[in-house]
Amino acid sequence: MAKIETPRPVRGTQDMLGGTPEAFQERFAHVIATFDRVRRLYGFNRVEVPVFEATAVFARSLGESTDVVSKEMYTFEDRGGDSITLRPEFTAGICRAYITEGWQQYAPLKVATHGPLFRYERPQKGRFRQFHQLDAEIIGAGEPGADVELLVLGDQLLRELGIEGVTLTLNTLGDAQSRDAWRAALIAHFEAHRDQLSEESIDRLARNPLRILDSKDPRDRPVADSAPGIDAYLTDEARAFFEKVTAGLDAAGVAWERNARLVRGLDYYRHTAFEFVTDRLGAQGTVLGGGRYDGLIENLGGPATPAVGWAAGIERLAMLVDMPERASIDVAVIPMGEAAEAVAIGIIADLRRAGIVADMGYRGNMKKRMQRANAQGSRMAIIIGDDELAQGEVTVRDLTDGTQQRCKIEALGDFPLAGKASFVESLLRGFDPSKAIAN
RNA sequence: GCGAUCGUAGCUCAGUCGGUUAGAGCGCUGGUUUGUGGUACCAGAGGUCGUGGGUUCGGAUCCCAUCGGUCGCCCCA
Repeated sequence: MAKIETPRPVRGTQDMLGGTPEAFQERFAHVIATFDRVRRLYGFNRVEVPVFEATAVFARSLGESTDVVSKEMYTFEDRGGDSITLRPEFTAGICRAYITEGWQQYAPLKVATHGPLFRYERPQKGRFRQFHQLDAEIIGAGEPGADVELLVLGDQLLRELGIEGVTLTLNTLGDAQSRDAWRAALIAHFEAHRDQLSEESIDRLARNPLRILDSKDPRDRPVADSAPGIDAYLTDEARAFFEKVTAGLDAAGVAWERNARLVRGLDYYRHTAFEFVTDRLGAQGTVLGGGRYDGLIENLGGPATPAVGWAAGIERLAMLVDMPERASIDVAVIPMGEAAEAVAIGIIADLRRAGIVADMGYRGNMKKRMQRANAQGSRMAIIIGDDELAQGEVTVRDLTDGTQQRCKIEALGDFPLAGKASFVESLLRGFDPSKAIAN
């Protein structure tokens, strides 16, 4: 008989198990929990949007032409023949919902979400094909105050996660007029120094000239660094907008650095562009990034609507947060024999109902069960054997120092372990022995 | 799409100028201790050396191909 071959996990996906020494799942969960708590402080409501959308949602928002749309999305035909795409980002889907669900009535809308995203890319450090992001958006607010609020939110999130060594880099792309003028000047500059550019950047010049500015190729750096900055091309309005954003950050006490080379490829980006970056993640330094996308909702067929938002990679943040404490249990219940097990089921049910973290093995002799209790980090063991049972008692053992004592089952709720009354009291407060005995 | 690098036990890895039965630590199972863990000691199970082909008397080791992991380039919504 042929050996059954186990299907391999799909490239770029990951499995996370809680309770392991790496505690990656715990760190992942901690990032989400922190985000959920902090976003509430800023009045962002949770929004749920589908994991897949009509392909047009992303194709229009990203611009049909790009590599991103043609090569890097998970697109398939469903049984009805419709082209469907697994979401590669949150923003487009949220904007689609804003239009189709009539959420204009709630504008300005402050929403947050998190969940899986899918991109068909080559996996590497901090890049997966199914990955997860946190996302925060403000739709229907054209004021710089929205940009500031979002940035302060991002800053507080990173602080509360305890992530060190991240800097906020900030730039403005100006309004449409500023942006077009700057872009033209950049193209002129790069054309003039075409012979000094790398082959890749010569290609970029035709495709996406702004990207030459953040090229990693050392051959490009001199030309990129001497390229004109946007400041000379900013309209008065655009300059005033950026000044209000930076003034707001200063007022909120958020540190930032100007990065005049920070750009966005797509045309609908306006004004603020930002990235919180670190050098601790290899080639993927951006931990949280976003900007203002005033043109996007129109691209999707909606009314002209200003909006700004950011997204942050949960895996990347999880790699940077400190190891959380491993979950441990308070009490291990250890019955010896069937009669004891029946009583133990009652006791452990009441412990758990009282909010005490308790566990009981399905099998094993006493030694096995004690070993397991220890491996789980249990602070206490409640041992129920024939001797105890005969007298309506249990043995309560403190696993931190090995002391133990007998106790009537009825008295378990206020069992006084010598020298540790308060500990035991808090542990077993609320325990109802009458229910345990009833069982 | 391109490049580099690595695939040996459940995990982390040693072993390669080609040479008998492929090793360690951790984990797992059992025992020292038929009702007492965390330390210690003893024993045991577990491996088509990623896969396929080639060179050779002989391949975990050398060559080719292929699949997979990792890291980087491209791209980055």
